[in-house]
Amino acid sequence: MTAPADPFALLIGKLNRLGPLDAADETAIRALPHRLASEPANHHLVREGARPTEVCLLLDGHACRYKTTRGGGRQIVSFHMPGDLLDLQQLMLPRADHDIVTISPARLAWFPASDIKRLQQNRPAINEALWRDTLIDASIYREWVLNVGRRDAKSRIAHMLCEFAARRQAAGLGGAERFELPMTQEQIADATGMTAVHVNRMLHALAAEGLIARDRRLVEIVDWNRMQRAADFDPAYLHAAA
Amino acid sequence: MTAPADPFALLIGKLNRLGPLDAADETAIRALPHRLASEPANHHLVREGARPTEVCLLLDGHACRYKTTRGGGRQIVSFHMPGDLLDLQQLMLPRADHDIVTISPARLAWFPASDIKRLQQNRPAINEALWRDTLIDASIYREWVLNVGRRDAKSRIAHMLCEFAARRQAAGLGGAERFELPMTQEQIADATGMTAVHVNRMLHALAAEGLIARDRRLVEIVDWNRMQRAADFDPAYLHAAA
DNA sequence: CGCCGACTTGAATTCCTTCAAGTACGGTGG
DNA sequence: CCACCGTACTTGAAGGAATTCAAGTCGGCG
Repeated sequence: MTAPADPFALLIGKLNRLGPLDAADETAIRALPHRLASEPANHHLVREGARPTEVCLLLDGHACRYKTTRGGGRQIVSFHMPGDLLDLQQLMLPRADHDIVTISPARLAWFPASDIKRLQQNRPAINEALWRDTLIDASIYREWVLNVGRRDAKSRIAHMLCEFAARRQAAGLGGAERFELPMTQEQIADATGMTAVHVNRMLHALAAEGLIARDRRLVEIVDWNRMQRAADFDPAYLHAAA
Repeated sequence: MTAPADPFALLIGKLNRLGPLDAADETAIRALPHRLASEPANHHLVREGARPTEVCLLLDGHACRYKTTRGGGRQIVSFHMPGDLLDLQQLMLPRADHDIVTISPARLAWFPASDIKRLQQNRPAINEALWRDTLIDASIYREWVLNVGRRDAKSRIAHMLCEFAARRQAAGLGGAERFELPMTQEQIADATGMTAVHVNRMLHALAAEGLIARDRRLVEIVDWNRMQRAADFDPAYLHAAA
């Protein structure tokens, strides 16, 4: 993953995939003030209860959102990859209801929320693209509720892997057959509502069945058809973007 | 629950709670074409894969969204009550990725998606209120991922009850201490990722601990403080609306 | 009155967790 | 370059929470 030279190109590319922008839209985006930042892994970008005034575009690296129970349980509710807009939600909701943290070293661009909001009001095509992005996020949350609520451990993991592969590919970050996972097995466990021990066993089971091949965090999906079936994965919920 | 006389008053009240509308906004809403409908329980309002061209406002009764696994498992991903806008998402996403069904007899108002979309473009305050509504829905989905992924059976049910009570109250539909559940224990099971049998046992356990009192589907929350603690319920994620 | 869906209860089973050791690897400092 | 250290990963065995299977009971409605 080489670092993209231009945050605007990444953002425009992303939004264009969600809905066509015209030249004036692109000009307006390129005029956005912003600041760049590099952060190590496990660095918090947003804290629950905070009142952030900036919106974050992930340029490089990976991040996740998570919530915690009072008992200390941790649930990751989404993973994010380069090109993802993090917390569009703080445009409209004053307080963050969850944490966002990097899971690998990351480069970021921060935009003032007020400027994005101005674009929403003045540029209908941008408003529409941002709407789509938010609605797709919501669709992914629904699929995660299903995943965690109604699939068994092996399918859950398989589904998570399929989703990661499909989104990666849709975002133009590489192929879906072979990729490096940025997250630990513990983080996979927190995302799928299981324990790290059982994640480990299920990864081995998927490999033993010939669905995937693993070398450290490198994953190869050996047989997409069988894998999709085992995962109960139907990419329709990603709405051909993400 | 007496039926509201005016769908517009319900919609305007709802949006006003999300963000202040001015007189022109209200006039624009009252000019929306629409059709009223009454449906029995277990009537599908939206089918997965469909391309609906209307947006539905629930006037009276209850509904839920659900997704299914290929193996036949069913996961309810949200419950809806009078005043809720169902599937704002089809304004922007062509195909429904889940089903929506009534769980009790319901009265509905259907608005053409194109007219709502026009309001989004021309009336910034309405756009903002709809954004908030959608973002709150997304926040609720995240909480459900946490609920299903990381809480034990008793807490899950307790949390579901607390959320239902809090949303009911926020929507001005009555108190939070005592209410009638519209859903069967089977539906509670489908929402919390458990079996109906175990839902039954956990409801009895909650009653035995003096947290709730039940008479058929009538629920009284006997001790909100203890119940909130047992449920690990913090209403912040509802963002003071819903 | 009788039927059907919703609810209730018990017993056996299973999937996943918990607990407990260990191993492999990448990074750091000597 | 190698010893050391911490984190991530791996594996086994025991325990537990929730499911499954199997019978009921209750209550509303035709």
